[in-house]
Amino acid sequence: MGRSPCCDKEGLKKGPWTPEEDQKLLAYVQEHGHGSWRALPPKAGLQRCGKSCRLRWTNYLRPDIKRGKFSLQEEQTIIQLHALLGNRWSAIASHLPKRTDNEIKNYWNTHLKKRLVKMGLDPATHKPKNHALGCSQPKQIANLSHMAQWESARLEAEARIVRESKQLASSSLASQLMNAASASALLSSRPPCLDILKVWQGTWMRSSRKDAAASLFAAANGNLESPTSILNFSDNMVAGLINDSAGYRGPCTAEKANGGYQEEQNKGMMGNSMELHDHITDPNCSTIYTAADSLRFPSFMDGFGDLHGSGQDDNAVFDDNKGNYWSSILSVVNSPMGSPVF
DNA sequence: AACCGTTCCAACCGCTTCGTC
DNA sequence: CGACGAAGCGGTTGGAACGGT
Repeated sequence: MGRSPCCDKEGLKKGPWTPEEDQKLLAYVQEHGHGSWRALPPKAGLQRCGKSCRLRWTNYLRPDIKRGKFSLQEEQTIIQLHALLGNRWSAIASHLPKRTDNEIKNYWNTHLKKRLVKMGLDPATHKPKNHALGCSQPKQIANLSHMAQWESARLEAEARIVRESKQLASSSLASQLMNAASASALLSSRPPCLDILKVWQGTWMRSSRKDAAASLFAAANGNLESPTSILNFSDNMVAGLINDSAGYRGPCTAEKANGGYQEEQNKGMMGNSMELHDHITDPNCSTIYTAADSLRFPSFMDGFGDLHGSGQDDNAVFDDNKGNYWSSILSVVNSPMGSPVF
């Protein structure tokens, strides 16, 4: 596939935009919409490539952009989402609707990353640096990674569900198979945050329950590979999560998890999965956090906020009983607008 | 005032993904 | 199904602004 020529074309201007150029682009887009970016510059009277116009519009001229200093809440949202999603700036930006991915990326690189480093945290993993080496609190770290892995897989699955629902909507087969009510539910009233259990449900319709569970976790482990993946799911980890979420105590074994499934099977097809979902993703539901004491994490955001004021004791970052880091992350992801900021 | 190092961010580059034919 | 163009995305860079000496 040949690379499309962009700004290497003779006569096209590069570099900073002038107010006149901004005005031309703004006026054109407001009147006609951007349409094809490649075709826009000559129509708008600009000596720029389409790509440059698109960037200027999306990063600067768009009317719904909030500019200026990031609030503490925005900072927290970015950090929490970065812990989950890694450097997926557009995904992070989607939870901060008035900020652009470029702005968030810049802010991360110039401010937040440095602060995490100052606090002794690895900005890539959000773990304390000595912990990242695996020399202490391995159980907490494993569980942290475990939760990140799970949530990351969930977000990936949501994206896939959206894609699939769009494909379904465009196929005539879909209209034959789905009755009006379910189609409407799927296409028009999708909640702001779908969940991985819907993937599970979809898979369940096509195969046996056991296979569905296996494929779900296979997806979490491999097929839905996450850029933030730190640890792989092992059977025991999966079973442990299920055990915890279902309120079980004792050793985590795959057999026990299976038992949980079978008990719940009597409650209905998706009874267990929905419960599992609720336990994992509902920030107001404390079950998973109280059931799994080892999943209690301090809110290093508390310490982070202190950075705006007096000095910060690095050790305070991982002090106990300051809240629940992952609970706050999940609340970011699950809140109606995707973020409590807005 | 001049110089130098650092910070910040708009813009660019090039790879990836998506949609169309 | 593969080729192709368009758009999306994340990493990187250039240079203006700023602060310290």
